[in-house]
Amino acid sequence: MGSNFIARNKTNLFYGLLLGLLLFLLNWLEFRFVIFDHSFEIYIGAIAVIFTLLGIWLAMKLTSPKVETIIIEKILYAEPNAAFVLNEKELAALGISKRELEVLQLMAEGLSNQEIGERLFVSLNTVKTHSARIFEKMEVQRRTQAIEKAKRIGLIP
Amino acid sequence: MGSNFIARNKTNLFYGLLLGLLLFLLNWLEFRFVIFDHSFEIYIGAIAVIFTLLGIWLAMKLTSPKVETIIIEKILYAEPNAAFVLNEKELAALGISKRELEVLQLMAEGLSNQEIGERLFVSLNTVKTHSARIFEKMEVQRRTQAIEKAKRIGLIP
DNA sequence: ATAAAAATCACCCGAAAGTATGAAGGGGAA
DNA sequence: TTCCCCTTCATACTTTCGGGTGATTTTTAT
Repeated sequence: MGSNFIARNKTNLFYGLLLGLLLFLLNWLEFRFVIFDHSFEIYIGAIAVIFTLLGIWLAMKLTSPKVETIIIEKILYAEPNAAFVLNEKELAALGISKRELEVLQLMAEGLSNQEIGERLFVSLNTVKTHSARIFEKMEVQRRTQAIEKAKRIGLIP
Repeated sequence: MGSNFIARNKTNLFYGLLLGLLLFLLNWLEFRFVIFDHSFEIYIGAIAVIFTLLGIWLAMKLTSPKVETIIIEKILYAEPNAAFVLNEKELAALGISKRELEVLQLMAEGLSNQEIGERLFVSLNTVKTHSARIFEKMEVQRRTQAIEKAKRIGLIP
């Protein structure tokens, strides 16, 4: 029960003790002042220092922390609601399969063959086969060319 | 010249004046104390109050504010069939140079580094250096990612 | 004028991409 | 059923890319 009381009023007790200590210190300084009465200025100086520190401490403890908020606007660019429609005519003309189109889309998103394989749960070799067929059918040499052409003819957004 | 000096040392002068005022106040209080010598405690109390306030004021002035950064994501929708306008803000923000932008554009057209070099009349090594810097600045790993991001943020059509 | 940034080129190494070839199972069309 | 295409996977080999480092020259900015 006693320890409970102490625990619950820990902060108050702390402040109380601190205040007590301060008063004691003042008393002691006054005593010194009385004994050696040629140190009035030192006494005043001590008071000044102590209460300055007290003020600083009070301000630190009691004021709500100063918060400076910096707001940074990060601009996200997004495609407008111009709904993409797949050019199925071209898709059929080139003879590109569903799976190949999937690979092509992921390619355009910047994924590596390895990442595409992980995304589609197939092996790297399979992705390579798909991409090879894509390049063949689209008559291009590189994935970047495939992406460029696919966007141009409306195979991907 | 005089006003210039004042302007430049405004803060210092302010603090100096404040200190002077404080000393005057103390002197005045001491004077009162001498006249009515029964108010020693009042004098000490005044000192205490003044320096406590000084401490509080100091703490208020000198504590560095906690900086809180809030990033607000602002989504910008580009006009559907609007003519392409280079996003110079992003270009400057990423620190991409003219030459690097050229390389980026040719990349997006599907050219290999070798072909880009031939197009720009520079060596393959130079193109590699440019592309490496591009990837660094755009924080991407591959040319396909660079192309995707460049299109998204409006660096290329 | 002098420092900073951009552009140029080179070399090396490892990773990723691309080419070639073969193979096997599933599904639809003739 | 047979044939063809799709999908899957593998191995082997070549080319291209990307990372790292360093250096020289030109342009730009202070």
